Amino acid sequence: MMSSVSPPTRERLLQAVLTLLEGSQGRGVRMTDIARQAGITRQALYLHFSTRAELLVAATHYLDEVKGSEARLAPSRAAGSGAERLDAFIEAWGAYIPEIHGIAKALLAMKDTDREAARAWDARMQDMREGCEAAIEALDRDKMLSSALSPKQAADMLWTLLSVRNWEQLTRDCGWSQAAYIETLKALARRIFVAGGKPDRQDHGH
Amino acid sequence: MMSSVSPPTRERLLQAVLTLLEGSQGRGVRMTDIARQAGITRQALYLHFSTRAELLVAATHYLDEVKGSEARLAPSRAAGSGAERLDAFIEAWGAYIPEIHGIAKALLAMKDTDREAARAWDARMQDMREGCEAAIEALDRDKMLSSALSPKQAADMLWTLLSVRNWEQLTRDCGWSQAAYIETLKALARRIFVAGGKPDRQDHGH
DNA sequence: TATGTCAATTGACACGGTGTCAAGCAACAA
DNA sequence: TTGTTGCTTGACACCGTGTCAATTGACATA
Repeated sequence: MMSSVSPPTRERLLQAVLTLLEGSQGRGVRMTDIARQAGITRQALYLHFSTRAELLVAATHYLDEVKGSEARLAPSRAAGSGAERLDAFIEAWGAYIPEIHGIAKALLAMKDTDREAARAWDARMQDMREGCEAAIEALDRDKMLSSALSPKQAADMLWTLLSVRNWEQLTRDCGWSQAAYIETLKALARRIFVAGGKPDRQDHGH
Repeated sequence: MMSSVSPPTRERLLQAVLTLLEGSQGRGVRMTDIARQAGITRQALYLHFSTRAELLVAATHYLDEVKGSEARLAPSRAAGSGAERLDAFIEAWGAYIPEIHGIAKALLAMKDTDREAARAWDARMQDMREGCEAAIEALDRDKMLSSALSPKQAADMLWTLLSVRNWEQLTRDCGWSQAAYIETLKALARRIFVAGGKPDRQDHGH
């Protein structure tokens, strides 16, 4: 019954997906390509995953396992003040995006046609949203959340601001470096969400 | 030679695209569907547009013509101060998004596979970017651009902030009303881009 | 009335990509 | 020897896009 415990091949397939997706940012990676990359036949691939969507979803989970998505966002929970927490979260998530970008794009592309892919993606985004909510909540507890925004609005906004698409646009279309992305977004988030937050610092040089 | 002057059928096809895309937000609208909606055969459709991408691109131009995309963004150029201009631009663009959303999604979905579609979309986004740049520039001229951001950074950020994807996320996934979207983004943009801009107004209630 | 042209029709087919199925084969275990 | 497991080969169905050839009906023109 297809060996519920996982032998090499399944792993090799998952790896293949990740490798190919990394290279061709989610674009035009066919079942044939994946199978060949893993050293088996396209048909044999269906012995392990009955659907492209299923494979992609599994690859997503696999990647989480390997890269430890949970562990990544943890440091932000440890931070002291709400503002520090916000910073830490943006830093962690911002560093994570490039690693999941390939598969994220692939999943995103299937979202409109495949229910399972949509569910997998939405679940992921829900996780990430919880991080946003937690950061905003911490800020709110500190009475440091900008009074211009309700916690819900703020969470929505932060969540949107940190979307993969936005990272893609800033980083690809606008040519921002990864470091610039993180720094600018941290500064921006402070300005937006932290009460009275650095309205316009002119500290160095009068 | 396909009659360079446009008889009814071509228009009907364009209309059909818009209608169908409106209904099914860019999802699964096939050539067959479009042809049927216009009352002709799928094959006959190829007498007018030789490619799905071409049809979609033409539909985009057609929509511009009908809804006057140029005229929409014009008022923002007339505004007095840079801040007012920013407001006007967000309002105009924000009101425009829902109208182009269907076709935007369809184009966006093809972007990765079709060069023409990508070009059409990028051109559109370039137009919109010019609006962003103009608004930021006006702000800069007024010496009201936040010193935390360079004009280029600011334009990149505004452009990203106002993306169709973000509108979609806030409006669909977060459940914001169209009015809330516009109001919140206007406030946000002021806070982000306008120097010293409304850091945290506590006006109503002590 | 005959001729031509134009828009559309019907029906068939190619291609690429996903998913399915049947038969066979090599390796290993009992 | 028999069976099982994991894979192979080869064929095929389905779907959506794009192509082609032959035909038809309407309209204009000579």
